[in-house]
Amino acid sequence: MKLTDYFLPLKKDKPKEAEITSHILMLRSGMCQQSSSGIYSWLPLGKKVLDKIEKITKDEMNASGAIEILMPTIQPAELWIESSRYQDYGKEMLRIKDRNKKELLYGPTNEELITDIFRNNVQSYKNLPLNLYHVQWKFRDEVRPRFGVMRGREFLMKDAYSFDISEDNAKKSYNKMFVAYMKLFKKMGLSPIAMKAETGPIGGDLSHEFIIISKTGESDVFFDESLLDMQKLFDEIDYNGDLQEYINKYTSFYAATDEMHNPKETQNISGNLIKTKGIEVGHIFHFGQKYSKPMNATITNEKGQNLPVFMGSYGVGVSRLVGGIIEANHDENGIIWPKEVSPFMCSLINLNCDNEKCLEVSNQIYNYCNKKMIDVLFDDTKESIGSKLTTADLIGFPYQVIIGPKGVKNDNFEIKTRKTNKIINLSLNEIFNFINENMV
RNA sequence: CGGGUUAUAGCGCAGUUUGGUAGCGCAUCCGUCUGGGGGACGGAAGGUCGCAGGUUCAAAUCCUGCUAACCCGACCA
Repeated sequence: MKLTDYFLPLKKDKPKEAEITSHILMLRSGMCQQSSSGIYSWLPLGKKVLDKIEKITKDEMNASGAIEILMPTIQPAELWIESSRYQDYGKEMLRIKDRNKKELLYGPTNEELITDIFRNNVQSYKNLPLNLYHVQWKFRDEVRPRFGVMRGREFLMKDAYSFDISEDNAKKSYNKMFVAYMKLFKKMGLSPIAMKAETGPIGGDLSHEFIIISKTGESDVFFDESLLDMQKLFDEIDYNGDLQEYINKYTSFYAATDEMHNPKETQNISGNLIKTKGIEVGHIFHFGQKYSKPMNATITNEKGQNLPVFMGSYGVGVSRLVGGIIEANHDENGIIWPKEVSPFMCSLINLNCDNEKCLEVSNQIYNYCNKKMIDVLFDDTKESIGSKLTTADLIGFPYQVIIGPKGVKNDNFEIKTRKTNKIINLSLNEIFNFINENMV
């Protein structure tokens, strides 16, 4: 993509509505634009990141055996009256009436709707286990939206719902999601830590929050430093194998959010106890028959008995992750995208558009990248050099290929790695090699 | 939902105390120069001063009401 053909509305100054880094950087780099409090339009750069996060999430969900569907944003009130959450949810729920005065709502979550789909279509244990998920916009009328897309009112979320014949089987479904979450967050270039979370009225230990570490996180978190080495535990795992032992191993290390923190339990941990701040990017929990009972979602077991199905739900904050990833990956000059979610793989910067040689070499590299299906943003504008380089740092793609008049004279060009800020000098041929080795 | 703050050009701001020609920087457009870290000079365009009332010869400025947005708390993926 040539920058002169693209839509990238950058901001030089800090927008006054933004306070935290990720919000400032998202607005400055033209990723999104606020429409109302906590509601955003996604501009091209932001949309690309959103799509990448969504794809990584879906791929891992599919790998775990979950099946994608799509439920609507608008839901009928009846289902929520059935589960008795229509009252319980309070003002956070955006309620709507259509022209026939029918009561509707903009869904803040989908337990009721999925339970309705399930009970209308599944009656036998033979169809279980089942895990259905979708990625859809949600709306929660937060009292105070803040932190840009990390705490918006409208947000994109992946939510999955599992159905099982028994508590034991439900735990297996839960374990699959636990593993899937560890893997998918890691694939986004993050270091997730699963932490015991509050389970609410159900009890038991079947609820975990997935936290990424960040100074600007909303809540205090405590964990055993050794957990950082445990990330690879799930890398080569077979979803059909016994996941319990892996999870037992992982959860034997201490990790808790502020609400769950108990200093007494940290006395004998193996590594150092880390106290820091975290951002919740995922949450999984088993809630058994909480919705299947009142909504009469029953299945017939082997013995011919009808019983309410055992359910769990599993959320990934897709739009929140865009902000979260930036919180975890930036410096004073801008964003530092992990390769996996970067909107483009590299910036190609032509420092002097009036220099024919520069243009020729830049075009060669541009065409090469396009042929190799490498997503490159070619800065072919007539901006000043400083402006171009500053912009490249701000939007923060993994690599910057810099073509200048000095370089064309000596066949000596530069590639800057954004993460390390290290610049290496390469001939044109070596540039092609570098691209092949690092960007394909 | 309590407490605080803000609203003036596309963006960031001054001007409001003490009423009297609508300002600055960046961005934009035209031109010339420049060319390795937001470059320089010259010119141009851009406004219902959040909205509605009121006071006054005269309101961005004073008064009343409303709205929107942000920050701190309590609450959430």
